[in-house]
Amino acid sequence: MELTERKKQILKIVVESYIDTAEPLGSKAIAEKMPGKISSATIRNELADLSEMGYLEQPHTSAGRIPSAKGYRLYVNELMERRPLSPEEQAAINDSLRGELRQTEQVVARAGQMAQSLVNYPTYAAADHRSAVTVKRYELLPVDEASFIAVVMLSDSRVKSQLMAVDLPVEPSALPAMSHLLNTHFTAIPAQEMNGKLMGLSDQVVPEWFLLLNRVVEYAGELLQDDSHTQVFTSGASRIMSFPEFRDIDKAQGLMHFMVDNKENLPVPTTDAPMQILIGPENVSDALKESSVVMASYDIGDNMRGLIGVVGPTRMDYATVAARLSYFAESLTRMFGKRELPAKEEEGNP
Amino acid sequence: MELTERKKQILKIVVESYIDTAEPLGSKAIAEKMPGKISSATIRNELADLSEMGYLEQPHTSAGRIPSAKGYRLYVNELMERRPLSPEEQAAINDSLRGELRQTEQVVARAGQMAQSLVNYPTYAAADHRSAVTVKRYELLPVDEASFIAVVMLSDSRVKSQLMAVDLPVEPSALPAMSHLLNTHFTAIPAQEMNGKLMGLSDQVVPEWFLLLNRVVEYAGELLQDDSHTQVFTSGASRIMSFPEFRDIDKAQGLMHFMVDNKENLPVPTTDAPMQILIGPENVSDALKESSVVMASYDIGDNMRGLIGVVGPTRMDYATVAARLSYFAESLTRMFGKRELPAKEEEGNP
DNA sequence: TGTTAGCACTCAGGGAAAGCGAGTGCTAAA
DNA sequence: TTTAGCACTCGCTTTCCCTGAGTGCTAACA
Repeated sequence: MELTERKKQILKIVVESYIDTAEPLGSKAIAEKMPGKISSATIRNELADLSEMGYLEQPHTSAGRIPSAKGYRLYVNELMERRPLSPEEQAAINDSLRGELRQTEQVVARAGQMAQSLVNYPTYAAADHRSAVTVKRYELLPVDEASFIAVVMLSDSRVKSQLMAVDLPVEPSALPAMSHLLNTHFTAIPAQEMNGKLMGLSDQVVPEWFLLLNRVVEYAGELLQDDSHTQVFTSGASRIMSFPEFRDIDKAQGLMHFMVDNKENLPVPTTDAPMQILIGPENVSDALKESSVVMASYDIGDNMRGLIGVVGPTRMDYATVAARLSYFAESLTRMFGKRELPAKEEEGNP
Repeated sequence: MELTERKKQILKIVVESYIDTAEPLGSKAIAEKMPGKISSATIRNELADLSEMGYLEQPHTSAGRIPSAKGYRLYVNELMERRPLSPEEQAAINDSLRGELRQTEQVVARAGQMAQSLVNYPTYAAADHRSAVTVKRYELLPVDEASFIAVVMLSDSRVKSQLMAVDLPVEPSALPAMSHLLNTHFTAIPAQEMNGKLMGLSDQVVPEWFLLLNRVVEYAGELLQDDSHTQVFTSGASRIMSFPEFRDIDKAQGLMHFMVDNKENLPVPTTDAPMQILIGPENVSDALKESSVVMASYDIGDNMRGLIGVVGPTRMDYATVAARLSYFAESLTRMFGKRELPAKEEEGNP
């Protein structure tokens, strides 16, 4: 069967009306919204075709039509108008970005919050490294006989440090030598190789040193495998309950549980595209089969990629969400991407 | 009116039954649960008295009785049996604690998760400093001409560091001198005084130094006022929806919103008591007026106090929650409290 | 061949009526 | 002070009916 222009137009009307009202739309109402004069009977014929082709479905026999997942997909791919943001909307986004975003670590969480107030759907935010992080340099600083500080500089310009207690006193002169040892053997290698290297050293250094080296290397290993930067933040999750499709408490609970207690499994982009949309059953997680997700990513520094996801019912306002989210992500990249240092915009301070 | 022993006994039965079933309890059912043979009519007289005194209320005329907030309060204060944990339960808690809790920063979040699986109610977790944190020591490490690392050691044994870019090259020899300057002037003082001190130095050092000092002091100030350690974590928030009192979507949404999007306003202890219970209307936040909160705190190191809160309907199982939570908090204190260093239990490693 | 009017049919949702049953308060006797 | 007896209350469930929106089909029309 042919998907004529008129059928597409009808589908678009149904999708947009349903997105707006969450009510099925009948032939008569559609006829009124159509340009030109067409009778509801004609529309009914078209509706029957669209249903048969799988773009529309009926909640029950005597109700109007609602879009199917396939219908939304066609809408998103072909029918949706990709209206660019108005200057006012752009300004609003830029304004919200100007502000106290200094620490790289906070960018991700704050970006999620901002996105949520921007699109008014629940959002989640995360980040990951584009390539593996390694240690760039070690530094051991003496504190007193009982402790020293291990400073570890990572390849992504983060610097981490921790106070270490020692069981038996180390003469301060030993620390630089140990730093040197660490810097020659334990930089620019993945965490997995560290233990092997360490074992190789075990008979070349005195046991007291080995113990301390072990501690530092262990700490570095933890940093490299640290997944706290893969932490997922959600914002406005409870808004999901204000959508009529989630008035049912069990449905709401299923999704809420997924969003707040199981954040780690929220979808991540599978392509390099700047934006990805998953509609209803396209989601792999069961909990999301009746929801849609819009994801966009942005750059943080030159080795991190931030992710923002928007969760909503399948009838989410794709056009608006996609427009705002992509502009927002671009702005974030402009602001935080490709820059060695996180906090550098304070050049001209007193 | 007198609150006789028998009245208390009846109240206890009503509270515990209601906690268990969420159903009002009638005079006949109570009579059966009472030791000795007492007719339901007698119970009815007692119930009328208890209602008049404000310990019980009726959802409607022809229903049984349920406890009022005042009734729960009496139950918690006097009637509840503070059964200590069985050895098995204790073992379960200790087992769950043994594990990958190394980084102080992760203790708080993990403790919340563990508590949630322990009590099976939603929980939240946070921490705060007992006394103000100050800087103990600064250290500036050269990296290259364009940058250096600022290491800041705090009075609570945390060590923080950040890479700093400089606009014009600094000769490496300057860094130790600047460290010295920082260590003499900017340690052991609150963040508020830092700016003043800095201004006092403005005409004693060359402008290039001043610029860098400013950067480091600013960074230190951020650390001291950093509120990321006041971050609140919630676990299992969506469980709230499985309680019949929150089957109503609007009630559920109100509470969920408070717990996941407004965590910062969840209650904190107002006393130094090891455990505090807020019942229904005793809560200040409107969102919690129909819920109860059990809070316990524990020590982290010698200057931090962790908090775990349990949220549930007013008919939450106070006895079990209180018993488990207090034991859990004690265990945490035993494990992480009063210790200079976070990760020290690996004494006898190879 | 596509469009339209007409018509019988379907079905979810809402409201009224009725019956059920758990539980109460009150009275009077033990 | 306790108990048995009894009339009464009231939320909940079920049943029934009605309404109205919307459909699919048929037959006539352009």
